[in-house]
Amino acid sequence: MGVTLKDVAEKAGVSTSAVSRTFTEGASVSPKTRTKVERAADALGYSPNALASSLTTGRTKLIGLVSNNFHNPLFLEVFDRFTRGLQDRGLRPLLVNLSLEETDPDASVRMLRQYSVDGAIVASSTLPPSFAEAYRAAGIPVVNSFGRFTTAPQVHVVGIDNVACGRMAGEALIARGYTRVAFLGGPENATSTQDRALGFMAAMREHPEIDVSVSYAAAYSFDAGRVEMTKHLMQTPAQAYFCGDDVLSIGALSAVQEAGLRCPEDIGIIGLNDMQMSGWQNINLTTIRQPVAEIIGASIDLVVATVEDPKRHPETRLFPCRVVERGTLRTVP
Amino acid sequence: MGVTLKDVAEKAGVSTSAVSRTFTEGASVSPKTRTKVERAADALGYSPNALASSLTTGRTKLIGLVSNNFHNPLFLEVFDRFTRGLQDRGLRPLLVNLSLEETDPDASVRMLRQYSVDGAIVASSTLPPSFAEAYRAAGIPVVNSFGRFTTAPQVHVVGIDNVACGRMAGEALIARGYTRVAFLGGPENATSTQDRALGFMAAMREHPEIDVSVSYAAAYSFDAGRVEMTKHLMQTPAQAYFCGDDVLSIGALSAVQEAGLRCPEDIGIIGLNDMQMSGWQNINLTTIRQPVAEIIGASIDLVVATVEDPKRHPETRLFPCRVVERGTLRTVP
DNA sequence: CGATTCATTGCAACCGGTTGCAAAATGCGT
DNA sequence: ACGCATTTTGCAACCGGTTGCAATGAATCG
Repeated sequence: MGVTLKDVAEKAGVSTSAVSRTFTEGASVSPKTRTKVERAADALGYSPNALASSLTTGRTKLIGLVSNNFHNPLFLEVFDRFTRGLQDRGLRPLLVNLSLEETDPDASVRMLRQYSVDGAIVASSTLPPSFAEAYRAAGIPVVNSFGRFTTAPQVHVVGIDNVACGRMAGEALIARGYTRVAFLGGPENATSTQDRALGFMAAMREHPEIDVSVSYAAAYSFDAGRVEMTKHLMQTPAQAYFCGDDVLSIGALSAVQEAGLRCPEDIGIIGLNDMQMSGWQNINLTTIRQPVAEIIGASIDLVVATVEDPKRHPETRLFPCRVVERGTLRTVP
Repeated sequence: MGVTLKDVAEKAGVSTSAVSRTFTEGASVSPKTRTKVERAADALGYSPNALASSLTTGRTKLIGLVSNNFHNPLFLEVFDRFTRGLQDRGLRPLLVNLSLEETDPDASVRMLRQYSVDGAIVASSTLPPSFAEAYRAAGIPVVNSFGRFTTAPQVHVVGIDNVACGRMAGEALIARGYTRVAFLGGPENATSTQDRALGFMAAMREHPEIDVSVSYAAAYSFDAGRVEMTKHLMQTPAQAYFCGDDVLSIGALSAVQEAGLRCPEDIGIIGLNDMQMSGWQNINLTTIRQPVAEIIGASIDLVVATVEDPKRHPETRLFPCRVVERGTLRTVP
């Protein structure tokens, strides 16, 4: 079925080395043999076996793309951009879908090593830093996208400053004159939730006159947001909520609407991510935009650079977020 | 960096064959050497190089997952299930992100051959059958998921009967007593749109008393649906619309709401797909559910079976859809 | 206990390429 | 035409495994 180097060499009447060389950048081949080989190659429909060559070159051009966020609509965009970005550089994404409970990196490390990936990208906002660190420990160049910032990073981290985002959300609410606000976070053990809460509370500490409450939804999901907000509505809800992410926000928004209340008139909501649906006019969520394209671009740059230079020093790249003003926050007179 | 078969063999004091055999299912090794090898292997942290072995076995356990639907929220679920399903069978998804304009399969065929994928899944509702056929012609076992049904299939097709779905949508509208209905399709050149229109019109032909109109949105997207519906609202809109898919439907729904009209009271909408967001209570779209899990399960089964038996006869598996009753259709008195 | 059978083992060739090295070919100057 | 520097080329070893085959060892049987 497959036509091999040898076949081409034979047909072109040259050695296999000659054929190999015409297909490798910057090798020494005379124009004459090159054309002979090329002619033979596409007469036979030959294309070199990337896996076989990886054996000697040590490069597969395979990049593990590891995530456990397959339910977050933001990640549709994330996968789109990652795959496209990798392809544009001649790299191939090998997808690894981690189950949410899967917190042990060993299985995926083994798997990625079996396939000799050149590097890996761990794209997750919920995995702990230790996860990507295990990859690095196994000698796999890795960057943790959408990961948690640490002061002494063991691996490359690209993402946003969740603490700053929490603060930004808090300040947005304060600036609009809300005096009774709340943080409605994602699962309490997610690092992103913890950091956002931290920043939010920090902003609030500067305004002791403001009444703050904090609660956590069971997951970063529509249902969890809806359930949690419903609970709030049965008691005394805050005037405005900073929800852990957009999906959660939309769940909360739905609960508000179902309760016959209006957003932003009765209750304000600000989310985080700015995923596609948040901009849909019948949702129209005010939120904090996470610069996905920049994060992914930088992640790919970094993983490629680390493949080139494996002992490159771990680095953190954080991108600024900004509030996207839509319809779920108002100014309190 | 990598510990090889040879290292293990040396450490265990056996031949490389012995090591190789302890790691291959059903090979003849005595319990004694097996334990010796295993002990040495995990002392060294060895795991076999899947790519190297693929050279001789001819199997990489790599499956190309090819799609151009990276903007359709339904596909988040699709990717999730595909990757998980493949992983569960010890296969690895190699993702290929086709740009929407990319209609020539050659580049991706070459790429998949370079990586010696065992098979490929073309998951797209908009690519023509010829696309997957090119894979097959290149000797790659392939199934076209979410693809178009053809009476004399050249490749495996797994999906739904779009004609039947169109009919089902039409009948749903008729059954509810609507007398002025419309099909608001996706791009006119998408096979799925064509088929759905066909079925819808067929249902309508049996009810000549019903007034039908047809129009096409520029894309399967929120904006396109919103724009197209807005146009309708400026003239005389139909009582109820069958929209090409859920994203389109939600765009149309948004347009209706923005015009100050109510759904289903003023205008009814039925979509197709039943993606996650359609069930969100603040969207609550009545739609036709596409059995994604079944389609994907069958697709994987089929591609695996075809890898086993490459000359397996092309086969079509269509799964029944059903109307999911939510809040965007009413019964006309 | 020897003959026979069967499971286990190692050798060596091979999978499809790459690459260091030395030999062959080419180009250049005179 | 010759000597020399520079390409170009093929040989052969190697990348990390697998596997057919023949040799070895163990087990069974009479």
